[in-house]
Amino acid sequence: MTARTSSETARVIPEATVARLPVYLRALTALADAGIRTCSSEDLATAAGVNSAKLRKDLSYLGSYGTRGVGYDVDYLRYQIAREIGVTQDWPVVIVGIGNLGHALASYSGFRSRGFRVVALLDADPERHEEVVAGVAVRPFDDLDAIAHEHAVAIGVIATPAAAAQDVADRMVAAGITSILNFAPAVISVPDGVDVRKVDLSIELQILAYHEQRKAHEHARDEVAAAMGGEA
Amino acid sequence: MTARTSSETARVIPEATVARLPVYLRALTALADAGIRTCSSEDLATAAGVNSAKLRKDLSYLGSYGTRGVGYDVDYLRYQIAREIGVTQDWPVVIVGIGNLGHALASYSGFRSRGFRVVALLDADPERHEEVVAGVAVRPFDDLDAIAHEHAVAIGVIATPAAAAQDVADRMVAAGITSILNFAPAVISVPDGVDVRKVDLSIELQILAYHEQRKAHEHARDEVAAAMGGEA
DNA sequence: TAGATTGTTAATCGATTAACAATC
DNA sequence: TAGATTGTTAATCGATTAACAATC
Repeated sequence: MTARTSSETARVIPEATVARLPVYLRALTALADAGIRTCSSEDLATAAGVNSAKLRKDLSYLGSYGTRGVGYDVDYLRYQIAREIGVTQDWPVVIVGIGNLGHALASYSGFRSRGFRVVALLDADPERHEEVVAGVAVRPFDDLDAIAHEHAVAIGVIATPAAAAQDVADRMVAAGITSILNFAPAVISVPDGVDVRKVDLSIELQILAYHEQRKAHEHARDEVAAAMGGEA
Repeated sequence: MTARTSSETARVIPEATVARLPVYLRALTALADAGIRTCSSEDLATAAGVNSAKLRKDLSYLGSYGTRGVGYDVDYLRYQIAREIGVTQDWPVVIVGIGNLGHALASYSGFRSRGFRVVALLDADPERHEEVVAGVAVRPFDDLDAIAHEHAVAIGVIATPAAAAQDVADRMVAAGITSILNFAPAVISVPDGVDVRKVDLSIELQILAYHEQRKAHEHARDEVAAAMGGEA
């Protein structure tokens, strides 16, 4: 009961760092695939698209896995990061909503190699229960509870329309799922202890549009200024 | 030339706020669809999944669009946010890479209603040039430059395999595209002035896996502590 | 030993939050 | 006027960055 407080001495990794660990992992895999055995923080930072100070600071939360004057052993660091993230084991995942996006997610081959295994595809529409996507049969949404328990599923992916998202989330939580990746364009609410991450295509595009508009405005101002400069 | 510096007096909206504006926009649309004409910051914050202090702080960067003691007019605020983001106009978008994910993106209906118009689908594979997805024909990747100029495309979406991403990005930049949404699991580098946002499925799942693993560890500690408590 | 590079410190920057004065 | 709610202030928190001592 009070155990959580007493044992909270374990290092806490900042959320911003956690979000970058998978990026480092991917960069290390790319380096390893290129036959590179050792790299400096500068090399790895470049491959990951961050600056080296940030990279070293991030890695320092995990431990001390480099050698001063030398750098990092690519395979060793890769293993340490994979272990820290928790992808040295495979995580069973269910995908709910097998429309266009659900299809694409189910077919995504990057899953297996990165620590995840799609154990079931679920859809509420009986018309889809004939289908097999990437070797996995589409099953009725009502099977969620049985499947989640059978495979000890902790992570669920929502790829349904927005209107269904909250109900799907509720059912996932009831089935014992405690991490949800939500692709539906809707805010879902879940109890404490359940993590939700959201991926939203049109929000990403809108953020780009905002910056694009600002660039256009700056450009217009520059041209006005240039014209006025020409007159002066 | 120096115009950019001299006219930089315009309010600057923090990046974290920019990223939330589309969320508020969506929440306001949901409220409007539900027939709600006026809302308080508390109402809107709940709908958007943030706390009301953050919402009010965010809105304060745009201006003063509420009425003290009353709240916000849903339609008016929605328009102001849409104008700020730049989605009162339609942005032409091209999607490159029409595999499973590209198909799903091309078919995504949320585009049109949220300020974007897919003007072209491009793929390097000639086998795909027969296809029509969601009413848009798939064309050769080499047409990018012509299409980008013809439609004044500013935003490009990369949905190719990782190996092709950097080349596609280079060609997009050469064609005058200055905002890129990258779905390929690769870091791409672009010149200054070009914005890139990245969406990465397996990175999102890995972040969830990390937290899931921590929950499992805490749980294990709790059980040990409970057992020890029972013995004491 | 000299050169290279890590891991850490400390300063800076940006984001969040609670509280409340302003005001409808 | 009394009640409600915004917009803003100021304190707090977390993330980034540069610099460098430690050390291979």
